[in-house]
Amino acid sequence: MAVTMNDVARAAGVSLKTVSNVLNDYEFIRPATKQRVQDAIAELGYEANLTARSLRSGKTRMLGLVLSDLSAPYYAELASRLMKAAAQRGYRVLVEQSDAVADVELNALQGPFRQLTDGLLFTPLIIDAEAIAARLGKKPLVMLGEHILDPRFDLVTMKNEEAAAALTAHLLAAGRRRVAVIGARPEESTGSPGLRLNGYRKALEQAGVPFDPALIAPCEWRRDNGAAAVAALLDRGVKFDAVFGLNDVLALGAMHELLIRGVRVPDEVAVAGFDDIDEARFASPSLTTVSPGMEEIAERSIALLLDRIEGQETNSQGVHVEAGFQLKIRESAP
Amino acid sequence: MAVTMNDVARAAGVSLKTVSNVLNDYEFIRPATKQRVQDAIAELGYEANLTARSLRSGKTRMLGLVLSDLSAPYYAELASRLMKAAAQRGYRVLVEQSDAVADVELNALQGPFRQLTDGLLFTPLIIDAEAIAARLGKKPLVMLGEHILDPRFDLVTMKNEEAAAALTAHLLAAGRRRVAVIGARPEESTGSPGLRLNGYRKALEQAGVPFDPALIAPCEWRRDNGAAAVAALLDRGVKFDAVFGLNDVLALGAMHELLIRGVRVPDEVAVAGFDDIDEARFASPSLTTVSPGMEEIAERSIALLLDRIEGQETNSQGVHVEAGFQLKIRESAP
DNA sequence: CCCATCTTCTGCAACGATGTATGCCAGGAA
DNA sequence: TTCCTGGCATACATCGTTGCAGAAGATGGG
Repeated sequence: MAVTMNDVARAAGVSLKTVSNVLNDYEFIRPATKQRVQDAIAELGYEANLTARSLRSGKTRMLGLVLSDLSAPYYAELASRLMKAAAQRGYRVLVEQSDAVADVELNALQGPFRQLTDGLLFTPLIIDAEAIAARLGKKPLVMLGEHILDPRFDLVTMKNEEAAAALTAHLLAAGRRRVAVIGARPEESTGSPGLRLNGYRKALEQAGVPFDPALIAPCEWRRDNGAAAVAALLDRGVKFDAVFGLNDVLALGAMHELLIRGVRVPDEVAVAGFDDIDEARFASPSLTTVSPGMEEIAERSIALLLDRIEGQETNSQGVHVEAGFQLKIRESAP
Repeated sequence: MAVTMNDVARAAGVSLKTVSNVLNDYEFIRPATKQRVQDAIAELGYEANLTARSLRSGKTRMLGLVLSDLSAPYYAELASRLMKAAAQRGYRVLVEQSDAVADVELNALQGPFRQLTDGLLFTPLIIDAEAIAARLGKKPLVMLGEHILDPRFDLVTMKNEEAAAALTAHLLAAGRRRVAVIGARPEESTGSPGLRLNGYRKALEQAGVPFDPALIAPCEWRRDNGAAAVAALLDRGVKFDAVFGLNDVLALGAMHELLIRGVRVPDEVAVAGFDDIDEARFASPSLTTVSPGMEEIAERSIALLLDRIEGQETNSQGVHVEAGFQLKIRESAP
């Protein structure tokens, strides 16, 4: 049996409640008493029972993080940073992988997962704003990413459109005229794919380069899809002098396929991505991409969520945070 | 306020305990009673309070996973798989990043983290078997990786030595004679670095190739270290015709540095890694490496841990599981 | 010197579930 | 009829903590 507050109280010769008061930094305790309690705690090796504390207080000091797949490098890096930011403020992060399955996303909002956490960092990929609003409990929820743009929700995001435009502009400035886009979802205008595609189109327009739908390759955001999409373009005989992978793994998959087929990067085809995962710097050739301020996203989303949880932030409208971005010009698209 | 078992009991016209009995599949309940309770549960939208259940039962249905850094691709993929395997059996995984800091590893063994979980999957990097044994509570602990090989502990591992030997043999069979090793920790003979280096040495011996300490480059297991280590070798004028990165990110970092400097891979220098992370297949050139059976490691470590937790496995000695491996011969070292 | 206020500490109830012990009823055995 | 057994439901205590209310002693102003 573990040591309880009762044991400590007995050892220190005070009431159980006084022990509780010492632990919770209650103001009015004589230094001598406090010392005796602390000595007893140290001597017995007492550790507070978090489960009991949670039951009583209704707080778990855990944050939920819902994302599609932790093994995707961008999410892995984000999760790692979020966990560190949370740990600094005394919280833990419990991760749930949705695999982009609607049911899992829905259950994360109201099921046991929600119960275990004081607040949620949510990256919805499938379900829409109404589904979320309908299941919105009393616990704070901060959205990550840009599938949902709704004034009701708190949101921490990146400058997708601007960044994609800047990256595309860079490709065009280098003389590229036919920039293929890998990973688009043309039917959606929101979400990272939609916004990044918008940025791309705006940059084209700005430069007076016509938009060619043949250059747009829709696919899921995985490495092998990036490779397959480029293969399909080549096989179809589509001509292009640059590839914009809507995220880094797509771009890297695409680059791999190009190199396999003897297409020189960047001489014949430039390649650019989005996310600046660690791998991008060390790819061969190294990958030109957008660094979306992940550090800032992690810090600010934790800060916002904790402000909500601890009642600092009371704006009933959603707070929207946009992190800054940086172009990382590397060998694949100088 | 959330719906409690009491509310359900009232609605169904039974006692609170009967509701509990229905939820826990108690044998002797009249079908009619059971039905009434279930209807009430459905109607009120009752959900069991996991915190209360944990307090009463002493179980959390969470597993702890301690690793150094979730953003490392190997760990990210492993964590993802472990979480899926756990989810299938009704458990969640709570991750703790140790950053290879001794205090964090120690606290994971006995602090609040331990309390929150029913069992631990532990990848110790710093602390030794005695430190672990001294802090071993009653809750099950399964070690992952091979820093610790101790008959007292359960352990799920990969065939480091054999696999490294097989990989090295492959390089030698292709005619390579000076194989540099990146990421060794020559002072340690246990742990992944030590075992993999052993395998390397055995393969050399087997082939009658002399061991040259000048080819051994110690460093931390990060991409940039792999690049730096190769840079240092080249700058020192050390001659080599192959590089064995003790894990994939090291090999990829090394390969990047080689290519930057105009060294052709694999023509001049072959490169091989260890782990077979997703990225290895799509690197350019694609990376020859060892697939250490991560799927199997994930499945079996969860199975073993849950057997311990649920009392199926009662062997008081540690159970040791070794997953199989597969050589993945790709372009970087055909 | 008395009452009000402040400081310090205490006891009780409650958070929401489960384990143990037990009660009650029906049916079969004695 | 009486006793026993098995099926079914219940009451109470309990897990370890914190909120609330209040008691007892110290302090201070008039």
